[in-house]
Formats: sequence, structure tokens, C-alpha cells
Amino acid sequence: MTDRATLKDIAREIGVHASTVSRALNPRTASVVKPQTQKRVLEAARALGYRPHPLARGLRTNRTMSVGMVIPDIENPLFGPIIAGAEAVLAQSGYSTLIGASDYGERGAESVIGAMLDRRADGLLVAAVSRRDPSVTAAAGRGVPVVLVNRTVDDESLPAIVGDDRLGVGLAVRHLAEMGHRRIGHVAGPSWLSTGWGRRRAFSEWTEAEGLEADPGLVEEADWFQVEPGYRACLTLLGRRPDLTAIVAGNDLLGLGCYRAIRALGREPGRDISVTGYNDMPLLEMMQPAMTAVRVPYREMGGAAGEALLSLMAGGSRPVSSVRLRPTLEVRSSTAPARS
Amino acid sequence: MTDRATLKDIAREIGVHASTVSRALNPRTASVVKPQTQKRVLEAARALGYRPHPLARGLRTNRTMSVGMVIPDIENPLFGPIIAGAEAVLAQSGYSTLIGASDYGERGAESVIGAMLDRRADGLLVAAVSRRDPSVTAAAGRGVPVVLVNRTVDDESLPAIVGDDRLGVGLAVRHLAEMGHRRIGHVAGPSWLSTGWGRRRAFSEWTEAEGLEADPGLVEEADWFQVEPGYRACLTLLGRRPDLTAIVAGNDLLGLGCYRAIRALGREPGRDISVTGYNDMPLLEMMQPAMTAVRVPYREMGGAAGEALLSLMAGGSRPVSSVRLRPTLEVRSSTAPARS
DNA sequence: GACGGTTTCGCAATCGTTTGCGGCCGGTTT
DNA sequence: AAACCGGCCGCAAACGATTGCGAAACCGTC
Repeated sequence: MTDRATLKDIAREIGVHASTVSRALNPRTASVVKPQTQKRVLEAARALGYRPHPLARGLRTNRTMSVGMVIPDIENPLFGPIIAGAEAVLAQSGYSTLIGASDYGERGAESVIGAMLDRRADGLLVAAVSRRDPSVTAAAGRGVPVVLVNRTVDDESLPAIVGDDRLGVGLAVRHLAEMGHRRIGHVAGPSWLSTGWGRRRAFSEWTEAEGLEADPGLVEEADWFQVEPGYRACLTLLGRRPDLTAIVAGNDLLGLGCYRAIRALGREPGRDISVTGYNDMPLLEMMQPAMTAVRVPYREMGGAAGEALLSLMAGGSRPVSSVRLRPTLEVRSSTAPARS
Repeated sequence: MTDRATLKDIAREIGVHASTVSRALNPRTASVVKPQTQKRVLEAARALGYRPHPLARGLRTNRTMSVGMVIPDIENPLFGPIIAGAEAVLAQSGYSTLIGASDYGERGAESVIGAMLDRRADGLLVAAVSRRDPSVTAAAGRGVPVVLVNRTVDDESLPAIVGDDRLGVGLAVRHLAEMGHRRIGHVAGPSWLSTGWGRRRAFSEWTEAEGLEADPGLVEEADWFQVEPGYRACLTLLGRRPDLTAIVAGNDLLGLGCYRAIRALGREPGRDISVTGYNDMPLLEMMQPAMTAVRVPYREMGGAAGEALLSLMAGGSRPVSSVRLRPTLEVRSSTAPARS
């Protein structure tokens, strides 16, 4: 860890004061130094391989040029693209991304957020939020720029970059309706997450809009966005309504759980009962049958969240608005015309 | 962003000097302050909600308490558990994890590593390395603690936490041999990555050790650890050797490519040709047929890497040694007895 | 040559901590 | 009573940058 050159080193090199070097190097203040000395500074800086010391700078300016990103579960492949998208645009603007896993801890994202605020992160990107999360709103209340990703809170005051679940569920329901399905069920995600809750409501709205049967009994909630809970929920759903010809799953993993449940009942997903997933995670097209799914643009979502946070931190007075990204439908072979 | 309390605030509160407060709060120096004043300091600190300012501290101590983690491709589900494992143990010791995606850039991990060193990260966790990567070895040469994860460099001087590929490939080959397979092929990963290269060599060694046919023509290299390259490689392999009854894939994605290739040739993976994957990524058991795979303990790998980096940064004179984690074999239905 | 107005730069404070050094105070030793 | 010592704590100097303020230096003008 050979010692790096400092402003003082450059100053000594060309016989000026360190403050002049600082001004020459900072684009915002470069106008007050004589062009020729600026040139000398720049040359010396490059010659010495000068790199500003982020801690010293941050201490003075009270900015760390780093943002914290809170993820509930890094092992979920869903969050990879979100992280990648956000990290890319943040790095572009010189920000580093601190990662923190809340691991669905009992205390929510609190300790992770606390650690990040202790580090004086300039902003927060939170993908981990449940529909009400005191630590997040508290941080935002204290003036820390916060942008939510993927999930949001009920209180709409925080900017959130999410997928348009109403639209996405509509794509799935209409697709099934067009294929002649009249009795469609829904395996919903946890209603304490905005995604689970929103898709469930959207499902009810769309079945009604399409003039399909709309009975509360058509919906069964899984207590978790995972394969196993999806399996169980689908089993009870099909136990209650064996006449269903299609199922809209709250996400891909729940859809895979449906596959398993349908097979457990001696029928075949796609052929006997159509299934749609949600998210379109990687490798979903490799499943048998390849799963039709609503595709959410997660990388773009991460990128948009990064940009929103940047403009929020820039402190522009115009409020940063929430964004709903338009999903698309990837039709594969887990959906087929209804066999009457 | 209400201003936080500083040492000086605490000092004023109880009528001592800030340096005394500093000493009282630091376990290492707490012994030089009178127990009673220490108690008063602690109380005042808690009352004021004091949190040390990491930038000021880092500026003085020349440590940032943060480590950089370089990932080639965050979107690859493989790296999620590694990140999670490392982040967990590092957070335990008060370190924050900076994430950086090298995105397989042309210039390797150079710019990402550069950005992290500019930030004065105390250490580096690199999962992105190719078999020779000048920027990584350069950083290590400059005295920055570096630990490699998952992949390593040819030059063994850097501590690396990797899976034991020799063992893992052995598990797969022996499993197939026990099921009566005699003509086993290998779809290898890129030979410029340590994992691709190591598994390929291990394959040759094990086929020979098991007394199986060991012909260079049994191996076909995919130019990338992805489904599509695996598909192409498997096609040419089976074109050359239609008599193969089993294939050991260099990783899971290549294995999925093999599935596709086998089906493209009108045969069925598992039934006609056995396939083994490598890594055992999430949802592999949901594929049809569920893929037999060598399971690498990635979360433990991340954790072990974090611990190795911690002890490296602690500067203990005893060298931090490399670790090879033992993989296991998950037998599923993509492998079956050879039909002679 | 004095003067007003710019440009350009140096001075020094500041951000919040850590830490070497020295001073004070109490008690014990000679 | 002088000398000494150890425990406890304050003083001040760092760490490396940014920035308000003021002072030179320089320009042109009368």
C-alpha cells in the first residue's frame, strides 16, 4: 500500500499552495485559477498519479459518494439484475454501491439501514421493503434520500420504481381468456408484500373486467414466494376447485410449485392446466414445459432506481416521481387453449 | 439528515476533553481512563446517540472498514450465495461490502478494482478472475489484501477459496462408472477460466483412473459457461461420438445446453444419455429431468473467503492458506444405468 | 503616478477522530 | 522533605481535502 500522492505533494512539486491545486482539479472552481497554472497542476497530478482521498474529501464535504442497497435475499436470482442495473448507473456517476442483506430478519431492514447510515451513505436503494416498514420511512423522514425498488410501501410518499403489476396480471389473464379459459385461479404471494398484494387485487379486477368467474374462492395465498408454499397453496386451491383450467401464479417460483402440485394430482401442466408465471426469471424457459410468464424488466428497473436516486441526491427541487415499468408477456408452452 | 453527536459534544456534556472520550470509547485504550469517567462517557454517548464518524476515523487510522467485492456477472445466480456468505461474515466484523461488476469487460476487472482502491478499500474479494489477471496480481503486489473466490489464478501465491474440482468431477465420473457407463464425454467450460480448465483436467484424470476410455476426442470445449455454447459444444461432441452414453458437463448451464442438444438429436436426456451438471444452482432440481449435479457449497465459500480476508487484513504473520471446499453429489434423475 | 477593479492565489480554519507527549496529582520511597 | 512513579487526562498535531476571506499582483484609466 505505497502512499499515494496528496494535494500537498503536487503543490510542492510546482511551487503553489495546496488550495490552488484543489481548485485547479475541481471543475467547479477551476475557473478561478490561471489557465496556465491549471495546466501545470494537471500535468503534475497525472505525473504523480494523484487520486483524491475519498475520506478526506467526504469529511469536508459531508458526502461519501456511496449509496447503500438493501436486498432482502441476495440468493434470490431476481435481485441480481436489479443490483447490476443500479450499480452500473451509480458507478457512472462516481458512486459506489454498498450491499446489505436484510435476510428477511425479524427486525426488517433496520440494522442494515442503520449500518449504512452510520457509514454516512448519501442515499439508499431499498428492495427489501414490506408494505409498511418503519425503519425505511424513518430514514426518509430524517432527510436521507431513499428510493424503493421492486416493492413499495403503502404510503406512496416515497419514490418507488416498480413493475406495473396491474398491467402484467392483465396480460396474463387476457392471454388465458383469449385461449378460451373461463375458470382461472390465482396462487397469490404474501399479502404483506406490495407485489403479492397488488397482483392479487389486479387479478380480481381483470377477471371481473373480462367477464370471467370472479369468486374469492379462486384465490389461494401462499405464505411465501417460494416453490414449496406455491405447491401447498396450489394443492388446496385445486382441492377446492378441481374444475380450474388455468392458474395465474404470483411469481415464477409459485408457478413452479403449481407444476408440482398439478403433477401430484396426476395431471400435466400446460396440457391439462395452463400456468403463467410472473417475473420471467432466468432459465424459466428451460423448464418443462417452458413457462409462459410476465416478464419484468429488472435490469432497467435497477437502472431507473439508480437514476431516480441520483436526481434525488442532486437535490433538484422537482420531486422525483415513482415509475411503473411496463412488463411484457413471454408466451411459451405452459399455456394452451382450454380443452372444454 | 440531522447532525449527529460528535466526540466533542460528549466531552462538553460531561466536562472532559474529546480525547478522553475517544479513549473511553475505544476498547483498546479504555484501560487508561478511570473506570468511573468511562462510565460517564458511555452513558453520555448513549444518551446523545453517538455514532463514530467513519470518514474521520478512517482518515486518521487509514482504514475504511470496507472491502471491495468484484463479481464478473451479478446476474449469474451463482454469485448470489457467494456474496451473501461473504457479506454476512464481513458485516459481523464491522466491514461493509462494496460491490462491483466487472461485466467481463475487455480490460478485465481493472477499472472496478481501480475504483475500489481509490476508495481505499481495506481488502479485495475477487470472484471475477481469469487464470491470469494482471490487475489482480498488481493490486496484491502493492500490498492490498486480496482473496480470490470460486476461481483462482495459475500463480498460486494468492489465497483462494475454491471448490475442489478434482474431487467433484471424480464424484460425477465414479457415479457414472458405477452405473455402467464406459463411454463418457465432457462438455468443458472455457479453458482460460480456472474452473473450466481444472474440471477438464480432472475429467481426464478420472476417466483414466477408472479405466474408461480416455480419448481427447471425448472432450469438447464450450467458449462460455452458458446454455447456448453448451448446446453447440454438445452437438459437435455427439456428432463426433454418437456412441456416448453419458456426459459430464462443466457446469449446470452447460448441462442444460446438453439437454437441448440431446433432444435436438431425437433422444432424451436421462433415459438415453445421462448428464451431470456442476454447481447445483437453485432450481436445478425443477428441471425435467431433475439434473444430477455436483453441489458446491457456495455460501460457505463466500463465508470462508470473508474469513480469509479478515485474517489477512488483521495482518497476522501466519500466511492465509488457500482452501478447497469439498463438493457433494446430488443424484437425481438425469443419470441412469447405462443401457448397453 | 494614484486609483479602482479584476484576476489569481495563499492563509488558515474546518470536518471528526486518533494518539504521542507532557503535565498534574496522589501516594510511596529514600 | 525531596525525589520518584504510576494513573489519569488534556493539549495539540496530525490525516487530506475544501473554502471563505483577504492580500498581492496586474490591468487599464485618468
